Amino acid sequence: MSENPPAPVPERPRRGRGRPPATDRRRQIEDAALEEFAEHGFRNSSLAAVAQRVGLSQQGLLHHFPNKEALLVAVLARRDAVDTADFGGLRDIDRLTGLAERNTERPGVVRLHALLTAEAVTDDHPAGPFFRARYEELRTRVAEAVRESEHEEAPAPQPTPEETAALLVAAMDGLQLQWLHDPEAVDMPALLGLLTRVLYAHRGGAEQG
Amino acid sequence: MSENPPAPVPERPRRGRGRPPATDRRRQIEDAALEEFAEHGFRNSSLAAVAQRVGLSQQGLLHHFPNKEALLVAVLARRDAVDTADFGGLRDIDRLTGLAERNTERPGVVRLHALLTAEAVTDDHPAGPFFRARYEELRTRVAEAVRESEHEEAPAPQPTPEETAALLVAAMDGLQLQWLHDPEAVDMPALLGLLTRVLYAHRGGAEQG
DNA sequence: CATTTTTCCGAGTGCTCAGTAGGTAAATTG
DNA sequence: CAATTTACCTACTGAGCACTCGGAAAAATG
Repeated sequence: MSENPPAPVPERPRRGRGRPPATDRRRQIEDAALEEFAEHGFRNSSLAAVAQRVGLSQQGLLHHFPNKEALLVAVLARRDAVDTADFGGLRDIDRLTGLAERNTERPGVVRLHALLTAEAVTDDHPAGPFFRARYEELRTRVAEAVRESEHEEAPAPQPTPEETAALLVAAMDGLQLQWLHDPEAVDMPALLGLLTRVLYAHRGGAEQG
Repeated sequence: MSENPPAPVPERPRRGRGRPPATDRRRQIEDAALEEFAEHGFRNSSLAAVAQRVGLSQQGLLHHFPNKEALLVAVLARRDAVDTADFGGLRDIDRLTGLAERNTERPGVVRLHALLTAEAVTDDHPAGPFFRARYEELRTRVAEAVRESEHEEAPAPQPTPEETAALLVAAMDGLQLQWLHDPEAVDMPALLGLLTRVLYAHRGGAEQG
């Protein structure tokens, strides 16, 4: 079911003598592309704009990536790797709140995520499978984390781990949208923490705020 | 603070004798535009594509709307009017669940909302102010609804109406994204209903399912 | 220095797009 | 029927886009 995104290019080896490939450039370009895509979306970003950010011509950029789609895939793959690392073991469900907190400081990544998630819903978008798989995996992992943290008390009509996971993930994305539109209006980490506690901790009335 | 979107064209009056303006066409075009924008987003939709849906040439369409942006504003204004009506008095907070249920049957509108909400985050997007105002109003109204439904019992560490509102709205949008990516994966109305109950009804253990 | 490989660019192609200009046909009124 | 106003189209402009082609400079090896 869950088709993973392709590996992020397995370090192409030196082939003969000539000039060595500049691996830095690829990363520079990916970083620039992330910023650009985050600001204008994928379809509405131009290769030329990305190229300009790294002091390249559009054609110079196309030397490193065969086409625009390949660039997007590379960006997503790298972003996913970083986020997975950020996510860590996720033994504790409260890590989600920590992630929200960190995201507060990098609107670019948040924007990229929000924009592409929505954009990728349309037909035949190159990032479509990526995000479908990502959501599936996220729900699964969060559900697992919930299950592991579940040893607490659970006396009342309790949502299942799967339901909890779907709702937490949803709240995360939804809060990001509100926050992007008006950073002052919502406190992402606080709200997510609150939701986490309320959702699966019908504890008898302790631990508030 | 809350700047409302401009009124949806105040029914331009007959001016002299000539041919009467075809108000039907405007609505036809708006409907077509909604579908088109919902599928491809605003910036990535073409006027020609919208025009084709109603059997017009691109220029024929531009006779009715001075430019693309005006068309978007018209679509949003109409959509907002309809949604506000749907939303009704919202005396009961459970109406939100009902709205989620209805949305299940009109992916087009959901797509438009999700796509434009994200797209409008970018700089100088014509729909930016619209969505910022909309979120603000939504949070306020939902918070009010929560407050009115609050008479129940509330013994435990309870989220405030404002927090509840922000989280409900967030979950709604986040669930929509997940649902758009994989309709089988999440049950929007069920999850939203569950969240509603959990969020402000730490009732002693009654009323489940 | 000759060779090879990588890096990058100038020029160009073919496409799509929003918006303009100018004109014709249709519907309504007097 | 004449005047008027709307509806709509053909033709066009100018811009931006992804992507190709062919070549030149740079950096390494021998």
